[in-house]
Amino acid sequence: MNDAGDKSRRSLILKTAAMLFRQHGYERTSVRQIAEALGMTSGSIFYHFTTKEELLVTVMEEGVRDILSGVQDGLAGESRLPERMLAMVRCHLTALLGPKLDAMTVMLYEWRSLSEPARARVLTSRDAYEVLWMAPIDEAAALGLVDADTGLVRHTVLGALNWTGQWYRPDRRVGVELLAQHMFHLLFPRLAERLASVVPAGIGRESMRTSA
Amino acid sequence: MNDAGDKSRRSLILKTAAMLFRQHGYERTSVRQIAEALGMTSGSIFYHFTTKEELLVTVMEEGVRDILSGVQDGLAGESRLPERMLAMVRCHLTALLGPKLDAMTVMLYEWRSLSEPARARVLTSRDAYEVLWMAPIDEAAALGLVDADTGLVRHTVLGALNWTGQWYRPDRRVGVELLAQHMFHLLFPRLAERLASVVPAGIGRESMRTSA
DNA sequence: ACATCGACCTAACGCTTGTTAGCTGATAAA
DNA sequence: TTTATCAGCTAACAAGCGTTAGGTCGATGT
Repeated sequence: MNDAGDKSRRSLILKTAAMLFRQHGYERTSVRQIAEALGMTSGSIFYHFTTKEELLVTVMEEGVRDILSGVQDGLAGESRLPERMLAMVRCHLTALLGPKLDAMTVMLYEWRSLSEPARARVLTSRDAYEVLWMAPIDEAAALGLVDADTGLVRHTVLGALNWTGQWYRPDRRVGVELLAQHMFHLLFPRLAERLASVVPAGIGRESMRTSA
Repeated sequence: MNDAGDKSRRSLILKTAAMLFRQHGYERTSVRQIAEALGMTSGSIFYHFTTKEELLVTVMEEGVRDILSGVQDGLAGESRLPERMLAMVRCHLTALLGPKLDAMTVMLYEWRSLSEPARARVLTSRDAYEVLWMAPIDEAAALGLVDADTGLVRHTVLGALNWTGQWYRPDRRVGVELLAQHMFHLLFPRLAERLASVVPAGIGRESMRTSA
């Protein structure tokens, strides 16, 4: 029963660590701070994790696992190419900006703090995720609906999506759902034209404001 | 004569620090490591800088200054909107991926290590830079050449551009110049159509490969 | 010749860090 | 009731950190 959703002490530690790692960075967060935030003392952490780095690695691998399964699920639900790509954008943003925001952000920006072997493991998982994007992008390129340099397209799209973590604040009225539709139109204009569902036609004109 | 381009000891320290900060992160880089890389001992650093944080702040402000003046210069040279936007993309990438790559990357990813007052200063400068992008984007939006949510457009474009620092390796045959043209076409397709100079027409088809 | 100054070194300071050994209760099984 | 396991605590460890006080030494100016 040691799954992801349990409220066990171990997963509570992970959640707290992820939050603090994102807020202050891995190095600036001491084991004592994590323990204090949980009402423990530093030594107790090491009953659950043998090393501070193991804490970081676990947070990251959880993050990769979540975004990978999330996008895979969203991808499975759709068959037509435009809808499938939109689903990927939506699921990516949902995983990144949703309740796992901490773990995701840590995975994206703290990998330099990993030792060489751990870094190789995590980056390999990350690469495996990025490969998920190649199939639909290649497909779209073959139809002439995106630029033919599919590697550059992937980097550009993921760059724009990942950057949202740096500016998006969820307290806005703009939900992740709407943001996903909007960015999909920005990044894949030619694909968006062929969406089956008719979009209210005002999108991209006066439908939302994301910043002041 | 204490300008940017001198080979003074002080600027040498800055260059080395920027490099190490980017490679290993600010916290993981000790003053002793920086000194050792320069053939000094740790104490000597503090003859030139009163604090380790001052080192970080100086690196970052140099980074902001460079990209701001670089893009301003490129912006001044062009009068038509499509050319102006292309120049901004090119100058942004040149500053980010060129010889100042270290300082730029540190500025983008290490600001959480700053104390509150220093962080406010640096982020204010960064905001001032991003405002530079608003005028041309607003202009393009008024002409219907980009999406009307200009804030989202700016975030998306800068996100994609800034992400290049995470994957672009300059040892490739693909120069920054070509990369800039290519990303401009990806991010501003409707603007790219109205470039005055006729592009070889093969762009985006079989002209380049950025990754394996 | 002498004083000054910039650039650097040596050696240490106080502090924080990750980590460990060994202890204490609570719970549950035998 | 004894025993084992879990979960956490206390107290300390060695190492590394940023930083500083005070010294050295060659170049420069007078």
